[in-house]
Amino acid sequence: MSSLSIATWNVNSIKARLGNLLEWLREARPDIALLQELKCVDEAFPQEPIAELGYNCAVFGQKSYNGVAILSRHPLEDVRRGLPGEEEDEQARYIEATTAGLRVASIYLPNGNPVGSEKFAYKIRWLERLRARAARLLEADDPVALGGDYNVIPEERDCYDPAAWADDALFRPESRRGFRALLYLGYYDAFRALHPGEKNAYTYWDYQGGAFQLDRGIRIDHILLSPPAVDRLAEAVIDRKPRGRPKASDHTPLVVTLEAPVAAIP
DNA sequence: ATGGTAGGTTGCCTA
Repeated sequence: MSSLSIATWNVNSIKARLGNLLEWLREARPDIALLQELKCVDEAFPQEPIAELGYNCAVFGQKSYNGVAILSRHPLEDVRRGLPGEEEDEQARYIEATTAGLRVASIYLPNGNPVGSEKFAYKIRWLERLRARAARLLEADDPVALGGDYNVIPEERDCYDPAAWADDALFRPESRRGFRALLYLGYYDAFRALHPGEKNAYTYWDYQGGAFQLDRGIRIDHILLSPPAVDRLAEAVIDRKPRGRPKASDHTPLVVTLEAPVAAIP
């Protein structure tokens, strides 16, 4: 195993996006793909055409809303569905597995709009639950990659118009603080680690108002890496091609590449 | 102030 690529993509309905997804998997060939917003139950997940491309699948589905999956060319082990910390939470927004020597999670963080609502409170609680889980994962031996739609714009330069987003749940100080708390644990924003000065590096453009053509986007899809994983970080690329195609998701994939682990000193 | 787009639903909810 020379290198390992990990992608995250909010597909906004796997049924509506199956053609686009298969096309992209064939051309980009990521080793691991973390998907969000499946909007389908486990039984309806299109396992067969994805397996034909060489992927194992771990799915945590839900009718109509949410739904996350992990695809991997390597075996998937110790699959865990749901984020601990709130027993009554029935939303399918988190799945975790061990594959290719990594602990990976596919994350669909709550949107949280409108600010001040129960939805916003749920988002902030969810961020705190994720912080607790992310801290636990640092205690294990395997390197960790937490990828997904975080629904958080980390900084002003991650947004085409910060003023327009000032009162949105994706850009509120509480949301950004929750995201930074993950970094303060010791995780690294893989894209930002390799592209510290880059602007207009967006992963989402609204369907409305020709936002993609005007490049009015935001960066809300992230892959966070633990220190042993970021040690191996070689590349982080936002692939805009899928966003420009017919029947596109409103998000586009982010792909990071890790080099092979450095051999231990004998 | 409003409505613009997309997806899942079947009268709206979510983004």
